[in-house]
Amino acid sequence: MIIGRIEREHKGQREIPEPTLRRLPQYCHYLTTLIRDGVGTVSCSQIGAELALPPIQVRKDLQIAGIGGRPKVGYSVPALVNALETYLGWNNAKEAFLIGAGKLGTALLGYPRFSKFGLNIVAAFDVDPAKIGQSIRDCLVLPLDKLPDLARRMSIHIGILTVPAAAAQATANLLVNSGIVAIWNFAPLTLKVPKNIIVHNEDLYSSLATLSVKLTKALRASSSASGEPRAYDISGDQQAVKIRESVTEDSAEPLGKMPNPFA
Amino acid sequence: MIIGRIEREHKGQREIPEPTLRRLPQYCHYLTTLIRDGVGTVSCSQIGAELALPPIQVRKDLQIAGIGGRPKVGYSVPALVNALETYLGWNNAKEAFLIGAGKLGTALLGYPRFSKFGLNIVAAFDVDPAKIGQSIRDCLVLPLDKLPDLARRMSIHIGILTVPAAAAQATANLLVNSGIVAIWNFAPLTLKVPKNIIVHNEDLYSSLATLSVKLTKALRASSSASGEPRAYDISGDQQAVKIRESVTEDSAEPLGKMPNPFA
DNA sequence: TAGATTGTTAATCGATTAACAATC
DNA sequence: TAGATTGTTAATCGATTAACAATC
Repeated sequence: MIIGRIEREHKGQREIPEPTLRRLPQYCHYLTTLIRDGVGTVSCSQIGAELALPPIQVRKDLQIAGIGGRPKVGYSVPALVNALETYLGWNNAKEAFLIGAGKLGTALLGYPRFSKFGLNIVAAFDVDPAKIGQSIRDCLVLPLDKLPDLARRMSIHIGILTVPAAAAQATANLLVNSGIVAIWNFAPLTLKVPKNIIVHNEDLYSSLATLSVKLTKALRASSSASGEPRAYDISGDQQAVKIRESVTEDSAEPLGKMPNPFA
Repeated sequence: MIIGRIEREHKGQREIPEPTLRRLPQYCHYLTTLIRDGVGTVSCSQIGAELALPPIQVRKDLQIAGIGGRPKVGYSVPALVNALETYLGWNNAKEAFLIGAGKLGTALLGYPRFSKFGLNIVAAFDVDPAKIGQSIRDCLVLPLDKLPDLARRMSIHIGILTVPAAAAQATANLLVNSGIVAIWNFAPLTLKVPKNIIVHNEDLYSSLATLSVKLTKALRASSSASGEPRAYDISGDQQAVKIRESVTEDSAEPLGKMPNPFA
């Protein structure tokens, strides 16, 4: 374990724990709204209150990310946003290919703001002749067999994999052979890749399982508590507890067309 | 802390850690392929090899989920699948509403197999008149203001929130007021809800951040290792290490149209 | 039987939380 | 200054991993 630490420190870059990493974009999102409102400084407590996190955790996260504040004053909002965005690589978006221009692929292409979050999808690929040649959200769909050559010539390192599970492994192999270093995998399947390839799995079904079990437990708890088989009792006093503060802010804004899910 | 444990045990239901929970669907997926191939028993090592997990972790997970095997023999595949699917609630799908029939919402509706994974989306809602009345994948889009009444009459407890961030909080409030108990939130925003409401966040941007930082680190590591500024050296010997076994299995299957991402 | 595999208890590791000192 | 807030070190908690006994 001593060796482990030495090795890590030797790399020069501090290891950020993944949970911390996942919270950084949330901080960014909130801080951006503060900038819009002209707020100059924030404290950990404020951030924590907004994101439902303990203040100490916020402080620790920022510290781990190498960001400092000033006692009593707090953190400078612009400096904080800048440091976070730089750390997250949002200032210079990386280029990526998307493979599989189906439903999900199209949905992802429909988020033009991805480029604001460090990811620039420059081309899509598919094997379906009906899709090839089409443009989805300004992104041209190309035949898959053009990928290897293009990936190398354009030095693309990220592949977004939105193909059917049955095709996922074969496609991943192709990506790896084309010089792709990181795969954002949306197929519910463990890809087998060389160990220096980064695979990041986005498994909706694992996520759904979590939700489902939580819900089952909650329903069981509430029914056993009240004695009645299915009494959720939502309408009452719980509302008052916390909702009020938030309703005022956002009020009854309509849904709209959902071009992208960002404010 | 003693109180905590007593309380938990008193609930009758063992707490399953979330990481374990997230792995259960992966076990299911692999086990299903085994059933298809007529395999009767598996060991933890086999499962672990397939999913890139240490065998001890698999064993522990199954144990936590209350599933037993037999020394030397392993686990009965059908019994295992059955126990997992029951635990995950896949045998009796829960009904859900989807709110926000935009790109992402449509993509989710395009996964008819969701019902096999415990979730049955019975209606979609939107405020866009152009969408209302349309059917997306056999799912009717209804006006949002019909939701409260329908949710109560149909006893719907799950809401899938795929509206723009700006509308998310207001919509969440509406859901809570309609008796929804669990919200699957796809907006990159921390919803403020009463504390007995379950919110499950699906934040692609947090996920992307993880991928992005991992990639940056990997690129930096590989470039500093080789001395050259950007030398990824993918094509060489790494391939041989692990890919081979998997290529043979799936080979050059075409991508297809991606109706859903399951095998 | 011998050996493989599960079951179970203990050790390790990492993230969260707490306590308190430092500082503006 | 006094008090709020950050910085830092220690304690706790939970998940992973290891060790070994039980068993087929």
